[in-house]
Amino acid sequence: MSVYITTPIFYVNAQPHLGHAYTTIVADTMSRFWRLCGEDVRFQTGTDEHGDKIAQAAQDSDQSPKEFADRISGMFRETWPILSIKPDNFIRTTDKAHIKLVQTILQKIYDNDDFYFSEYSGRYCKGCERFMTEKELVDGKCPDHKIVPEEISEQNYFFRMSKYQDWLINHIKSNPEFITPARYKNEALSFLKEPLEDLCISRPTSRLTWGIPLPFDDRFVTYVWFDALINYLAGIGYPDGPDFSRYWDNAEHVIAKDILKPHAIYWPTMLKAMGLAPYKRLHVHGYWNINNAKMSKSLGNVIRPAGLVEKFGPDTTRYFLLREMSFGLDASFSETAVTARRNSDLANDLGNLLSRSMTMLDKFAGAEIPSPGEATAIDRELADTAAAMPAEFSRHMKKWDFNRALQSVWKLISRANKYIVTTEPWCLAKDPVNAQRLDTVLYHLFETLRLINLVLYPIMPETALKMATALGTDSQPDLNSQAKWGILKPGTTVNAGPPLFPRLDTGEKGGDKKKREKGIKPVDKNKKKSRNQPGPDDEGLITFDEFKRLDLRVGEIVAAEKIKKSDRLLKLTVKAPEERTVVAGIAEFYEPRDVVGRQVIIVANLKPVKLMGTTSHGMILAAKDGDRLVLSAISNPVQPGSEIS
RNA sequence: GGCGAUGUAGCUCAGCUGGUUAGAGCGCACGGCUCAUAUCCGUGGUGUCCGGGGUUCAAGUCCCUGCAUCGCCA
Repeated sequence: MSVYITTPIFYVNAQPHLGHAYTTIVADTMSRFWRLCGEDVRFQTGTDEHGDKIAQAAQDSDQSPKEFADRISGMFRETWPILSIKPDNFIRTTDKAHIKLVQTILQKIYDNDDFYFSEYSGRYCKGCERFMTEKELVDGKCPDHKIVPEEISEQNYFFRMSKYQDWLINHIKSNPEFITPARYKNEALSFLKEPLEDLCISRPTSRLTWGIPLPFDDRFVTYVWFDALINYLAGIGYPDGPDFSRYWDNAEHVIAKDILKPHAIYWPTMLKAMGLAPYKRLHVHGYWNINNAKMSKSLGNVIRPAGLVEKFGPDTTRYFLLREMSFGLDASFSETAVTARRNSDLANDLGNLLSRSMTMLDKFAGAEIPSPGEATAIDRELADTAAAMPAEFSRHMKKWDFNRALQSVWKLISRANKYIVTTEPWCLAKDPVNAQRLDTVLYHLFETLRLINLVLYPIMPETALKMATALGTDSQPDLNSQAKWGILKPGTTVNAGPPLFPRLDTGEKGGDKKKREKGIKPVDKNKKKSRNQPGPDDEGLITFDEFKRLDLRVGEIVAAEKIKKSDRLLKLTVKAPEERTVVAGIAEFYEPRDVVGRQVIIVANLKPVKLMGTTSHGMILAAKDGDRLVLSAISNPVQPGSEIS
């Protein structure tokens, strides 16, 4: 079977951001997954480069539209490899072959009489570069530009989209998988409840020249859809190229929900008008909210993929995005959340599992996979779970349920960690009588690791390769032949490399120990920020985003006691809203009974630190007045745990 | 204004066609282990399942309504 996976072509009016990266990572992951299953895959992405906005932006930066498009398109092309994204084709709407195909198709549809020429009149706002409806106007003016739109009438070409409405409704209803997840199928059908208007497909060259000329009327260029959407065909050599017949029947488009309408409505009807079968499936995903706000230029919270890779590496980024979002729904992004996933799932669970296994094999078996002896019930239970995992993983992957697919892998990782604790190889190793038992345990452990490794190829390509090298199994991964128990050959030697995922933000470096021991942070606005963050700019200012990394809350002190052997530290139990222990260096200024019942401001997401034998989860804010410390407070009682913002 | 989605533990979210004491991960508390990246394993608690009506033997799950948040359309 062949599979053709596409992302949208991204409009070059903006640099690559998190949303682009997510779409493209999803497409790349599915491409890799199908390849792992032995399928013939073609994966395409690219850039959309015509239109008003590009012409305008180019003018603003004193470049020709082509120069401008070259530059931004290049940024996309350079971004994908650093995320381990490997498209087979990167198409641009300024490619000659694409332009030629667009014109061929326009001509064909024109000849079939599915275009007509008509006059349109309306109020055109020059600022918005579009026609406004009466209802949008405020006092007859454009609400954004505060100018009265000109009444102009314009002649244009229109596509008889309405002609295909009934056919499309029928097609969507009789192919339940055509648009997924189902919520978007429903949304498309609800668009179609209203009569479709015909689609305006041209702009006069008097208003726009940066576009593809209509072959049958050179006073016009084509506008957006009959340019951009055609890329999916141009990229596989429609109509004559061999790849077209090889891939089109299995075309799967990946998009974000904002372009549902063009892909679910315009594109199938366009294909119908061309006499082509529609694509096979449309996969629609949601948005990433950034720290609970919408990502937007004006909020200044646009996330750049390159920045993420720099901070977290490609695999942590890929893992986080695939694990954290339920495909189709919106999800929230924050660097805190990435760090949490990285440390708990990747460093503690997966990375540490490999690391501890490697050390044990090295110490107890000379870094060589032993031959297993007879399996006991507990071994068989692990083996059964492990052998079943790839099938479960695949089942979810085929439904594009990445988060569930990954949960099935992590369930096994957790099972393997438990297996180690239960079997206690370090105890077995103490007595030669248990040698065979130890061999059996180690074999089961490493065979489990091999299966985990196998399914990780599509998700985290670099990590999967590193693991394979470590396990000594780096051959051609293949899900069909290798997803069963007992493939690992005894006698294979392993080579432990460096940790796969070092924990982040250990905060243990540097000589700031004194301050940590105080367990307290004076409220001091001029204090310099810590070093590991995109620090303050030249004026010592931080962005809102940086501020949002701090989880400041109101904590209510419900218990307090002195810490023995320390004259400075108090051990506080703080409700915020869950109870936690916080050590504060305020004993010189406050008696335990003075602080109980107080509400103070705490830093709730501070990495735990052990002070005089007590682990402190957070930090109480206090003002430093000379040598004196005065606890922070809020002016009226609030719910413990209330956020400070 | 019209249409739609969402609202479940401190946080992020699962809960299919209504059916036993509502779940997971993280976080938190306590305990265990030492092979491991101060990692891992075990135990524990918390939920007016947004509010209010209704249908039903039975509703987080269906219906109506209100509120909140977010989209899309005009």
